[in-house]
Amino acid sequence: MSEKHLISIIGPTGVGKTSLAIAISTQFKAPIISSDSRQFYKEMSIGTAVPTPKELAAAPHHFIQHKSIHEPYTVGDFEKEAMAFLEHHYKENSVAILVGGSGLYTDAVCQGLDYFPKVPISVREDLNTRLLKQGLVVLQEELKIVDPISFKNIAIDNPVRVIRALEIYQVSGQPYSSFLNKVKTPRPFKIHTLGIEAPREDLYKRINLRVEHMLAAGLVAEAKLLYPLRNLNALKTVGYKELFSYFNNEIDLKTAIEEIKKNSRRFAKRQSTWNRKKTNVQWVSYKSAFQESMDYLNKNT
RNA sequence: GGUGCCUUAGCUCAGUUGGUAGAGCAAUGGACUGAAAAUCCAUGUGUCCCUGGUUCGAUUCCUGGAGGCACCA
Repeated sequence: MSEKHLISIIGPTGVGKTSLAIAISTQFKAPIISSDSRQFYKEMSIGTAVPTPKELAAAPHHFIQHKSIHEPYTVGDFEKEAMAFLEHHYKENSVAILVGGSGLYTDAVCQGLDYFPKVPISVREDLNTRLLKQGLVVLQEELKIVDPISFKNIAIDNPVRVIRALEIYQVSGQPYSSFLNKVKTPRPFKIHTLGIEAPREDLYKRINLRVEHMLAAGLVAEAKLLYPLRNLNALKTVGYKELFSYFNNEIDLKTAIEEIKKNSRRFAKRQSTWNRKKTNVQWVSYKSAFQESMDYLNKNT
């Protein structure tokens, strides 16, 4: 069998990754793997901008709404499942497409993650309780003793990172830092990354418009149904958390909608920051994304 | 028409007893190895409404003007 190819499409939310992926999928008869950390969940669809039924019918999609928000699901799980899928797919085929807005998840497939032991939920819960009761400084001091390398290297003001490093030490007895940067087995496929970018002003207009579409499609009703589950991690999501505040009478609906737009813009900005540092990306303008990417692919595959 | 108050960062406003100014929000830049649509870090030069005057020096005090708000006619 010939060389294997993975076409990875990156770009901020609302820039048009889905339609480009479908166009390429049609051309190469290749399946689409979603690397979007919120589109995995079957209980959420409007607020996560899952592809429409028409789009789903136009190309084979995978890892979309295949999990429940009740199941814990991590990047590591995703990496394993996606790699298993690709291994099977490449037995008979040579092209697959990876598309999604979650940079960490995309990188997990393209580069791979280091091995870390499983952490029972209770360990993290205990650390979160200690964070509330004792404060971040106590946890930082503890990390300084058990894992001075991480203490020096991680974002020490970020409680999520401090807790992550501590929980790994607690379950393994080894410092978090000792698991990092191991040699990874090379991916058995060639990766072509297509990056879509749009001028900030255009992107923000599209994002604002998309939020209006979501509202018209029934976002408030969807959020209302999920409100009782609001403490689940999967529901700490733009488009839902703001409406939960509205349901709690903390803000009015108009404010909630403005917050959704604002947080979507910020999210897009963070995605761009993540993508910008990448090398070996074929950057295409969102206006001509399709044509340019086809030219590029015809030359390179 | 009269009287009073207001006009300073994209927005809401503070402040300078006269020495060209700072908060919140917004915005921007960055980080990111199983919470990632999460989480965290950094970044504040703007005709201080316009005009003339007083002054070594005016965004600040005074004159005139423009715009806004409130009340009285």
